[in-house]
Amino acid sequence: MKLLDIGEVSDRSGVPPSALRYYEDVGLIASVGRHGLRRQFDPQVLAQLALIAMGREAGFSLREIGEVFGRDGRASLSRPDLQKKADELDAQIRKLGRLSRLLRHVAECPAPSHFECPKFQKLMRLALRNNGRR
Amino acid sequence: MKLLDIGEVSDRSGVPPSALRYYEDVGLIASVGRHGLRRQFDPQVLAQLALIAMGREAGFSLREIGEVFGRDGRASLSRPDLQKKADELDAQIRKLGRLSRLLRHVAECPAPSHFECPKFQKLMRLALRNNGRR
DNA sequence: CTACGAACTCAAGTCAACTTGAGGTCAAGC
DNA sequence: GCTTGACCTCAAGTTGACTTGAGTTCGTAG
Repeated sequence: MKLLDIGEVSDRSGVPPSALRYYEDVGLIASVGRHGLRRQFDPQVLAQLALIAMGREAGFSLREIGEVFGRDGRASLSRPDLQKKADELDAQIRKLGRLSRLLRHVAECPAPSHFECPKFQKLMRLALRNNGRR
Repeated sequence: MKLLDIGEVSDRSGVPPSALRYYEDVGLIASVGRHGLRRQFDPQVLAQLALIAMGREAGFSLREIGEVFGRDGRASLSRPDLQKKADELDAQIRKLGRLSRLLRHVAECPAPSHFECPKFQKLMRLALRNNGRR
């Protein structure tokens, strides 16, 4: 199985080498060894990086991502904890949906100040009422 | 109309005074004047803060939030730009949905390493394929 | 065998979004 | 009229996630 050096991982994943070294430092990914000085990566790291990218886009910190997918891509959380993470995501999704509806309303509402528009106020109350933690 | 000083705004919004001053510095909110040294805020600032909180939760930077809702709560973006923001949010929502499905699968899949599970791979490909920018 | 280029390490810098701390001001209650 | 507590300013510190730069080391092509 062919190994990749950092430049190739970077090219294929779009993640700069400096960030890859950083991810290794904090234990998110691992190289399988060295060729001289050079880190050698298993191609599977590309899938891990894709997961990491997804997690980042979802707003998780590197620490949280590391908790969910250990550095080998094996989930380190218990099933209930994973369900909980998914539930959190779903809550976040609903929140974004409310914000999206708010924006779309603002885009088409003719009121000069939205704070005076009853529909805006309703959407705001709705958005506020349902905001738990995260 | 009664004005609020910073402590009261903080208490009602949950945003610490230091952050409120910071928001004022960067032009996200404005006080209507001073009572002695003390900033006086219009109660409307609470609604603005709620909007700001929503934006933050949705992953927008303060700069982006400021672009969408000017410091008076009046949208400063054009309608098409607002639509575009909403479209971005919807894309983000779909992305989170894919990640949520991935997590729920991991939670119930018995495979030792998920990289070997075909359903996992399918969900990954799906998630990857549809990731644009943001 | 030597030169090149791609990697390496390690310390320091950067950016956003705040927080903390020191030292100062002021209005209201006693 | 004095104390107190809430606020003020300004500079510096903090955290996460990297980036940048200086100086170093290899493996490979010529």
